[in-house]
Amino acid sequence: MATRTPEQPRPAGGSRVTIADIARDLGISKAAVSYALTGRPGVGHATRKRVLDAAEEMGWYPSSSARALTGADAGVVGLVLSRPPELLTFETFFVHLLAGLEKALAERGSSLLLRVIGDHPDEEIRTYRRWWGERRIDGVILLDERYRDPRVAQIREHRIPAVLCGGPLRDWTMPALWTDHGLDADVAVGHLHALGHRRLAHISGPTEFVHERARRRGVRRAAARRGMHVETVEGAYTGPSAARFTMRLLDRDGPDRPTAIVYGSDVMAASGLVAARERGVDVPGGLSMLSWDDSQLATLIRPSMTALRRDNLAYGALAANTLLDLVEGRNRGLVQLPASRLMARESTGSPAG
Amino acid sequence: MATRTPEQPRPAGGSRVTIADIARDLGISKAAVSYALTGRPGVGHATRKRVLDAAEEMGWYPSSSARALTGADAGVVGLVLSRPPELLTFETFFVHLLAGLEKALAERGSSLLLRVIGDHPDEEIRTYRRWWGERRIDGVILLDERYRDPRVAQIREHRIPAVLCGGPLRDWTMPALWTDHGLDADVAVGHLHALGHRRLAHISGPTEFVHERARRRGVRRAAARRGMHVETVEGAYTGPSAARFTMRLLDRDGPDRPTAIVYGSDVMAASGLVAARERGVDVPGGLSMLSWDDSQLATLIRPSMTALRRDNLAYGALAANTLLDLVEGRNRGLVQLPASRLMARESTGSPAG
DNA sequence: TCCGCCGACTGAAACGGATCAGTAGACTGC
DNA sequence: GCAGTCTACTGATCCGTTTCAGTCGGCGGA
Repeated sequence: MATRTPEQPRPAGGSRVTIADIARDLGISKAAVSYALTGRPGVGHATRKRVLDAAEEMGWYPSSSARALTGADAGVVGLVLSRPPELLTFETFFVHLLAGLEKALAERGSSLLLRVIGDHPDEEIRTYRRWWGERRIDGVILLDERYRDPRVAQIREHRIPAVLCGGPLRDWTMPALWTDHGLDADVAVGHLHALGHRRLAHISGPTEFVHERARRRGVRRAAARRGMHVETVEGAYTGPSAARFTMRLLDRDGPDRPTAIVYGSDVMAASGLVAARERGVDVPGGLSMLSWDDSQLATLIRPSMTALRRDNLAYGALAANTLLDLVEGRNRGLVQLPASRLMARESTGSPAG
Repeated sequence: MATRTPEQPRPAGGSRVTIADIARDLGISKAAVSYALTGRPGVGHATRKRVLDAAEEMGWYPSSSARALTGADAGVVGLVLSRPPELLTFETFFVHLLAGLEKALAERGSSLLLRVIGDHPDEEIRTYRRWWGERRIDGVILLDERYRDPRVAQIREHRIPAVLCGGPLRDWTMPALWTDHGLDADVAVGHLHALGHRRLAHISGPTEFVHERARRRGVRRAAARRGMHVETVEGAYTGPSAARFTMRLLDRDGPDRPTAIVYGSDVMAASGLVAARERGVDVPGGLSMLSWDDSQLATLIRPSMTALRRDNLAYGALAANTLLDLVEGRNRGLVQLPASRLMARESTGSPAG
């Protein structure tokens, strides 16, 4: 806009210093300044130092827009959280994931562009398309793979670099992070079997999520291997849903009634616990409980909740690094996450009968 | 890179359609296309429609870099969460805030650039400076104002548009969101007074946060107005810290022992509850408890926790709108948040004595 | 009939940085 | 003493969009 007096080292209107300013001050060309600043050969030692010092002193920052325009990466990764906000709240999973993601991104010089929307896959894809079209992002992270997930085909069609949390995919066009839920299920069911349980119930999250399907299958197989009886119920990720199913199971008598319940999340398990207490059922004396997600909540309730603990910080970091590798041209393919660890607490014990 | 055959409407390598492509296809100038696409006068009705249709069909998106380069806003707001990740996890406050923030931003066409770092104000300011210098963001949101907060002066010096969550500031250079903690304190203390309590303790969060100072002052004044005795302890936002202070208070005998404790957060209160149970103290019979933050946790523990509830979704939305207004040139000054609502639950009752 | 004006459009410059094709000058080798 | 090479730099062009300064044709007014 207005011409600035050269005497003023720091322009008043915020840092609007460009390489042209530095070039003028030092009496050299813009190209030389660019070479010096990007660490490329083409300038002498002394000049490079002068440029670097001047840039530092004048408070120069590279304009991300200008750089992106010449073909550089955006240095930004996109993430859309498409679960209703009230669900996000409870699940510490997301915050952990976000923190891990961000830490890994920061270490490699990228940032996170975030959008929180309700449960609306269409809107999620449209957001990714727009961000990608506008050259805002280098790639995206697809959370919570669903059964016949429409996002996968769309992301592939638009050739947006992505990592899928949920996989594995049949083809290897897209790196995927996956957990061996069968293994986790075996640990959980094994723990209950060792305590003497023979009849158990599994109140899972919605089966539209592939990881919930895998967990259900895992629990059924682990139980079958041990000759246990298991009943699987599809719940929502909410307290009331879990409480309702818990009540229903506890209303039964005799051998139809499970002696242990496995819940899909910590909030579900905590709500189940409250429901059991209202029915006058002692935990773990009359019923054992196990949660598939560990969190602070599990340690703050009484009895404290036995839970399968996953390192979600590490999960996030792995997702970020897998995506950045892909952006740089290295497709890691199928990345397996470490198995969960069972945190045995007060909510599991030997059945009374 | 390689020249593309003009027969192919959608280029294979992702959407790389530019206004030049549209101009060539339609046999008009780039300028005309730009006028049509931005809704500015300068093209006729028929031409505008042809351009719009072509853009739609060819999958054109405006390059955010190119737009930003010509002086447009970045359409992005920056947020740095500078609390250790393990604290972020517990406090549902952040997730709620994020969701509210994002919803309001999306409605006005902006996105959120997020960074999660440990408790390091220097790093936070450096991140903001860099983002601003790189023209990545239009403004920032400063969370959790601290006593003598170094961020305020720095943000002001660099002329980065910002809204301060904590305020009010002495001068009005920066819009600020603030809560009348005195009012909230009065509601909480009034509730306990009405139940018959006369000796209470307040285990607050760290006093480096201005809102904690305001709350402590508020509790002391509200208690003094009613002739109650109050003791204020500075805790950390962690369970163990709250548990330790609770134990210490319960170790006392007779009139030195408070009959009610107000906690700085839901996790602190839940931990205090566990500590009380370990000491064999009945809640609310032997001790009443009240948490300054409401969350799912408060309803999942037994006894359920009486809490002050703030609408953090609305808080986030207000912060976002205040910032976007500022970016557009309207400084809202001091924005007051609605008072908290007391959610009376099982953890408060009349004292035994 | 001619002037002035308006609408519809064009050409070119600008934004900030990267990069390509040069070009002086110093140095090397013979 | 001169070609050849290397270093250290310069000038120009490009990226995709906005915007400024025109240009051109048509139309109304006097």
